[in-house]
Amino acid sequence: MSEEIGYPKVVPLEPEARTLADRVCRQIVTAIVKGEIPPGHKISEPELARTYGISRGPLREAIRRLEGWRLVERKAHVGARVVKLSAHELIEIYRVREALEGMACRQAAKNMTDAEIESLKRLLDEHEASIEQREGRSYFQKEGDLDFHYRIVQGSKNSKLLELLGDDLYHLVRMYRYQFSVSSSRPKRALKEHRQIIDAIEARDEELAEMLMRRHISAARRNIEDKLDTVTKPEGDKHG
Amino acid sequence: MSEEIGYPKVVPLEPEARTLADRVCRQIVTAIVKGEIPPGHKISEPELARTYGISRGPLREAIRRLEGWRLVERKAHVGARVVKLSAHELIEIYRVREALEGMACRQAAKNMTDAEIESLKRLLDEHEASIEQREGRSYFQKEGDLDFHYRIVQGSKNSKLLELLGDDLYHLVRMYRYQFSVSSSRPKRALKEHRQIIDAIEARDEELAEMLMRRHISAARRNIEDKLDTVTKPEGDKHG
DNA sequence: TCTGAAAATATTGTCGACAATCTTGATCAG
DNA sequence: CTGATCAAGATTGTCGACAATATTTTCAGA
Repeated sequence: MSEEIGYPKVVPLEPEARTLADRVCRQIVTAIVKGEIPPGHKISEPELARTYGISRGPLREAIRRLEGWRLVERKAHVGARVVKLSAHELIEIYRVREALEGMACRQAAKNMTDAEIESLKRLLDEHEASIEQREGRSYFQKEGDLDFHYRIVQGSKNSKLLELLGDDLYHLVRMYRYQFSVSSSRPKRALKEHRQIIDAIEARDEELAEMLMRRHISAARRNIEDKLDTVTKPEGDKHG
Repeated sequence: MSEEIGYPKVVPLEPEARTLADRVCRQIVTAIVKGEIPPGHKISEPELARTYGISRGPLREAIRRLEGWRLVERKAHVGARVVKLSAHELIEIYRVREALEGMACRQAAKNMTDAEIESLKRLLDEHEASIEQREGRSYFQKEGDLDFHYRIVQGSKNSKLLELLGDDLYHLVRMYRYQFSVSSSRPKRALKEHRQIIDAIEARDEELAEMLMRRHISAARRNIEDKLDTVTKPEGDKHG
């Protein structure tokens, strides 16, 4: 049994998987996030049932939950498809992240324990070492970045924030990252911003912590917008 | 193949209800929100199947989707229960609303059409008439308030915001309102704040619009906190 | 009477089969 | 040859039955 442990797992939100539907649900999420089931792809119930060796009943329940998490879209009597990537929606997600994680950072500045802060600072040290070592092109940086953000959300001690970001948004974000291969453009700058954020949290400065996080995510959004503009034609309104 | 149109389509709610599971899902949501199925109540599959006259298959799928929307919690081999009311979580929800609707208001100030703004101003006129007429104790105020907020979110033209607030949070907020009977305490003040918000949107002042909405929801949160402090003392149930 | 374990019961989890609907491909009129 | 109509195939939706697990009841022993 190859139990994969050791790397930062960002999905501790699933207590158990004692039932077939739960287990398969997790497998499908992983497959979608990693792109093994590409965006827009039809989800064939008989095919997936054969693949995972289960009946269609639990499979359909898993799909229904994924529908609730907005990873798949379903049409009656037609079938379910993996959500399609759209540059516009990716930007929308980053606007939501800016709002949600800004609030998370504000509450983290208030509710994070000193031990959590210290641990997070050590994580950033690891990130720095990883960046120096691999010249900033590390695969680890992708998951590492999300790990930092996830810990902030955990530190907010706000369970609703954790549910919304952990279940709904981060899956999509990771999927988009696998798709577009973004976010590893300026790891050093991101690391510096991360340090500023944790400093503000350590100083218990709620206002500053929220502002820095919002700036950080807003910068990431603009970075993506620029990258997308080079590929996508600016047919939209460019008036100002 | 790619018939994707790029303009922001903001109509993800109410797709269809052509299937039993979809129809029953909506019925259960309404029942939960209205309190017909009280919070913490066990959801018995055989009982509900008999009630709605369907098999357990579609019912289970509906429950799985409700689980994705966080209206019910499920434990393996034990069953599903309607989410339990907790004062702490209600406050958490309002913190999330502050962040999310603040961002929605910011984007509404940018993306709302003049027609939408005009329509919303007329809605506030109706609210004012309703308040004057019924001395501020109107039942309509409850849904009317949420209607205002929902239109702002629609005006943001951000489909992700609409999904998160519409599917996940507003159901819970309405449920809590039916439970605690809150939010009708200061309708005149709320109306005044609503007018300030729509004025900021009309002036296309994004910063101000976000700030006013955050203040508005933050005030509502503090109002609830005060009310809960006067009531909160029963630490768990006691039976004879 | 109280405690603990084991049987009885009820509920959830899973499966295969059938019905309703959509999609595809073939046939035929223009 | 093009287009529409209709039949064949495939997929989704629904159902009832059986298996696995949790909860409740019962009963024996201290």
